[in-house]
Amino acid sequence: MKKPTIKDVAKRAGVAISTVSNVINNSKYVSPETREKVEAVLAESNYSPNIIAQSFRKNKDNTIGIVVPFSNQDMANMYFISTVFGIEETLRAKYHLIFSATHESHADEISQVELFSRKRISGLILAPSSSDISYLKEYFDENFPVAVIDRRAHGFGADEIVVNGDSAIRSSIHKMKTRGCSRIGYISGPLDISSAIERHGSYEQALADHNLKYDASLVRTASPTFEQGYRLTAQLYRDVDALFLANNVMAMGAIRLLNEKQVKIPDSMKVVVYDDFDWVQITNPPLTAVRQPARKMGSTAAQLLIDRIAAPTTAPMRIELQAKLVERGSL
Amino acid sequence: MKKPTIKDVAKRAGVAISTVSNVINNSKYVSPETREKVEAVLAESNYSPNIIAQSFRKNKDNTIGIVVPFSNQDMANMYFISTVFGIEETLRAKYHLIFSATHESHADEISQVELFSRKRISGLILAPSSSDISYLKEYFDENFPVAVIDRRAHGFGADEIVVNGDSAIRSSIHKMKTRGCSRIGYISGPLDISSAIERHGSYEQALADHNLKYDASLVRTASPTFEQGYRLTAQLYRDVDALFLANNVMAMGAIRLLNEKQVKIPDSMKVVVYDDFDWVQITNPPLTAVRQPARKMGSTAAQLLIDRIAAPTTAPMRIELQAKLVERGSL
DNA sequence: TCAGTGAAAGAAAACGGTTACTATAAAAAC
DNA sequence: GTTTTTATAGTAACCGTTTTCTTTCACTGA
Repeated sequence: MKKPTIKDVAKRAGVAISTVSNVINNSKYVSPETREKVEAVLAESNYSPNIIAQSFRKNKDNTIGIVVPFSNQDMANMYFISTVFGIEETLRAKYHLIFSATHESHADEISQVELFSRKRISGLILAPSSSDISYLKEYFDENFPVAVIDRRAHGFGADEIVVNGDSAIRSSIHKMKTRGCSRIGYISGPLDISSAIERHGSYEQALADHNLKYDASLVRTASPTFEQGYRLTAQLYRDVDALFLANNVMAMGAIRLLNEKQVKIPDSMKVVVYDDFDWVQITNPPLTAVRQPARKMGSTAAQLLIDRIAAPTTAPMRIELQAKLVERGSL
Repeated sequence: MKKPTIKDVAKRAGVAISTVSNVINNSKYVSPETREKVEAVLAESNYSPNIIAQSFRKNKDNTIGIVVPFSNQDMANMYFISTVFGIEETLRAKYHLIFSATHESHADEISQVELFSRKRISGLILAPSSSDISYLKEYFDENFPVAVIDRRAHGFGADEIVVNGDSAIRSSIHKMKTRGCSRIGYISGPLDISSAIERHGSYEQALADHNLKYDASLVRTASPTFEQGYRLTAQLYRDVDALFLANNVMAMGAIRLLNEKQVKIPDSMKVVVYDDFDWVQITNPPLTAVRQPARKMGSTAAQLLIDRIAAPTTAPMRIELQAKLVERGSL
């Protein structure tokens, strides 16, 4: 049951190849009779065009490449999954998507990007592992449409869509202070990507705003896993009266530890966690959380990319979405 | 900065196109001097082959299509995410992956498959939304390599990789009975896919084995969301002394309700939850859970597919992986 | 009547690789 | 010394589309 080609159709309809093409694409005027004849054959032969050949001819498959980090350890990168849904939702009608997970490795990222460039993708959505994305120049020319999500980037003209958590973080620190906390711990993944750095910056600034001095010993970072969250919390919980958990997976480990040590939330410990996923509601009490509009970020990035593909030389723009504090019982 | 083609390289090296191709692919013997000349040009022009042209010529891009269901509501389909990681891990070196999420909709699934077939993928990994996959015949010919994961399927010759939870489920029911439970509730998503049906079957059988009669009023199903889990548990919790939560997302809703009603686990309620994700450890006590080897399922499916691509006419096989009960404090 | 016009459809080139075939010269066999 | 092999590299066909260029033929207007 080999797939019929446009040539087969042409032969069976007794017309030229180009005529069939014109019928399919409405690209030229074809007389009604001819059109009808061709369409009849088209229908009964259930022809479908060979996408590869089309892409080849046009020298672009209309595919958007998506590169996002997933650490295969922690399994809880719901944030980017939501983002990808947002992208998919917006793009699926017009483009094919090809999706690739880097494991927060720069080398991975580059090799994926290289592959994509060989595939002649039409656009790229990228959550870069490093803020310098000038390496893209090697694979794409200047006006190639790129949208960067979640992180800031420089070195290549790309739209940027980030989530700004500043006011949500300030607001939670403010409330902790108001409710009597003075030693506010901070647990985070590595401070090497812009979003993590900015969060930490907001925390530091918020402390200053409330005349709390920044104590480096209350700030702990490690790789973003359940176990590390557990471990860092074990180190910290006796010394603090509040915890800001900047990474969701680590937050689970932290909660586990607090449960084990029977630390009462919020009485002996106020807790705020970054990312408002389902699981934060199953603790007792449910956790106050910073909700990031991940899906929105995805759909925005997708839309920006569509615009950019239509007009590749427009100046890159930066969009900041606002995270928001969802209050529950833990603060 | 237009990408150089093999022709440009040939011209600059002063050799024939085919010679360049032979150098690149080692497909024929090329004299050392010529090879060196070509390789020099190759290096300085940073040529990279046009994958589309390659695919076109060979009439297959070596891409594997992956179709898995994700309900964009619940955001907790970690199970399939793990699976996809398993697949990626195994396949990434040899194939490109193109990944597509159906939202448990049959129509979605068909349209994705159709698209994949037009792309001339080399193989397909599919978690079908219905057990009848004979519709694949319309898009692929008989020996096209397909691997079905998580669910049983018929109507097309495909390898099947499923996780068998039977013994884990029986074992948990057994323990519930042993520990004095007699009214064991069951909460599940819709009973319309084979894996859900089988789980429920195991539950029913296990009850019979322990001389507990099956009470339909203790079995509730609804769409697999946090809210539905919450709602069904609210209906049920007064009537039962144990709960088997067959769907992870619903389980979160259930736990939330039990927390709110201050039902003590395990004293007044034994709980077992399907799928052993990080979050089950943050309740107090942590939950006993059925762990499914999702990643393993993915890598197995990938390996089976590789084998099948190498030998497309071998009889389809079925592999059953065993789920296992991980005991924590909730039972 | 005949060049000029325009509609319709056919013919052919092009995209960038791969590969079967052919050509050439040197080496080997007789 | 002629024929046959072998090593190497070049030529050209081919994959399925899209698109440009031609051709054909009927019709218009002088």
